[in-house]
Amino acid sequence: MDVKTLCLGALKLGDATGYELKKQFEEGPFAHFHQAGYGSIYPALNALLAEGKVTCREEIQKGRPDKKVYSLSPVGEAGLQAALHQRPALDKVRSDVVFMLFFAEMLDEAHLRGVYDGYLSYFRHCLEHLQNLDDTDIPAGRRFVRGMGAAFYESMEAYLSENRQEFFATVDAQEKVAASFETKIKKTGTDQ
Amino acid sequence: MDVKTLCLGALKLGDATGYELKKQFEEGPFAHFHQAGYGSIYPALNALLAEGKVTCREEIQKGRPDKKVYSLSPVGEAGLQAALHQRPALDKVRSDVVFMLFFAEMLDEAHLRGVYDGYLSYFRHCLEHLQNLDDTDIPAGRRFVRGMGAAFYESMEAYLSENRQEFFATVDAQEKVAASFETKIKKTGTDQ
DNA sequence: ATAACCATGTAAATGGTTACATGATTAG
DNA sequence: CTAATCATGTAACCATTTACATGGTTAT
Repeated sequence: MDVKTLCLGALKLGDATGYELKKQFEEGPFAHFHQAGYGSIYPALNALLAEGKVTCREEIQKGRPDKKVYSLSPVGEAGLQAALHQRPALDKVRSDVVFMLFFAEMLDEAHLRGVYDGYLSYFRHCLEHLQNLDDTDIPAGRRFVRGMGAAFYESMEAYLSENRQEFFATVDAQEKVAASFETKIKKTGTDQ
Repeated sequence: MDVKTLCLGALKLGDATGYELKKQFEEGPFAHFHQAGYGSIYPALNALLAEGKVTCREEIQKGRPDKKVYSLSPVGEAGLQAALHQRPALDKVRSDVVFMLFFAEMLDEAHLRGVYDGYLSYFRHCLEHLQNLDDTDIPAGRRFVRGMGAAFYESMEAYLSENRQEFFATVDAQEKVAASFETKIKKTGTDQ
C-alpha cells in the first residue's frame, strides 16, 4: 500500500486537502497502521489527479496558498477497490524501542527508564485517544479496526505496567553481576 | 535503526554470515519488530567492515561462494551502544491487512474471508513459534521482549477469534443493504 | 526431477523522509 | 511576543526492495 492508495482510502471518507490528509494520517483512523508526510502526500495527489483518480477544486484564500480540496472520482474508487483486492503484504513493524529493550543490559539505567516509561505513556495516550471517539454509526470495518487497536494498546499497556518493577529489578541485578565480573577479570588479567 | 545497526545487534548475539543474519531477521528474535533482506544486509556488512565495526574471517568452501563469518569488534560494540542511547524513533507499522479490514464493506466476501483467516492463522503461527522457544537462561531484556511479543500475538489472536462471527455477519448485512440501495437508486435514477 | 537450501553479491528502481522555501493568522 | 496552525510545494538525499547473476547440494 503506497501513499497514493492511502490517499484514495482517506478521500473515500470525505473530501480533503493535502494538509488535512496529513493530519488524518497522524491522528485519524489510519494513524496506527500507516504513515505519510507532506513530501509524499502532495506528489501523490498530483499523480492521482493526472491519472483521473481524484478531482480537485480550488478555494481561493487570502494570505495563504489557495486551498485545494480533493475528491475521490469513480475511477479512483475503482482503483481503491482494485488495491484492496490485491494480496496483502505481510505486516511490517519497526520499533526502535523494542530493539533497545532487547539490549536492556547495555543501556544505562536513566536511558532505559526514560525509554520504557515513554513507551508506556505513549500507549496510554493512544488508548485514551481511541476511547474518546464516538463509536455509534460507523461501518463494521472501521469499528472492527478500532476495536483491534484498542485490544492492542490495552495489552501493551497491561504488559508494560505489570512487568515494570520486575523488569528493572532483573536488569539492575544482571548489570551489577556483569560489572563485578568485568572488574574481576580486569584485576586478574584473565581477559583475552 | 538502520540495517547496519540491526546487524551489529545480531552479531552481538554471536558470529554469523550474511546469509545467517537474513534468517535471523526472518525467524529469529528480531523478526517481529525489524526486517531486512540480502540487498541491504550485504552492503551493510561491507560498510561495517570498512568502518572497523566488524571483523571477517573467510571459510573456504567448494562448490559455493566462500563463507564469510563476521564478528562484532570492540568498535562495533561501542557503535551499537551509542545507537542504543539515541532517542528512539516512534514505532512504525504498515499493515495492508488492517487497511483492507477497515474497508471491509468494499471487499467481496471470499477475499475478505481469505484475508481475515490468513491474518488469524499468521498470528497463531507466530504465537506457537514463540511458545516453542526455550526461555531459560536468556537475559532480562530478551525475555521481556519475548513476553511482549507473546502478549501481542495472544491479544490479536483472541480479538480475531472472538469477533470473527459477528464481524462477518455485520459486514454481510451492511453489504446487502448497500446493494439493495444501489439497485433502488439505479432503478429510480436518483443517482447524481 | 523438482524444489528448497546454501552462499555471495550488484545495479537499478522505488519510495519515502528531510530540509528548504514562503508567509499570514490565531491562540496563549 | 511567541508558538502553533493553516497551506502548498520542490529537490536532494537516503534507504530499501526487487531483479538479476551464479551454481552446487540435499531433501522429497
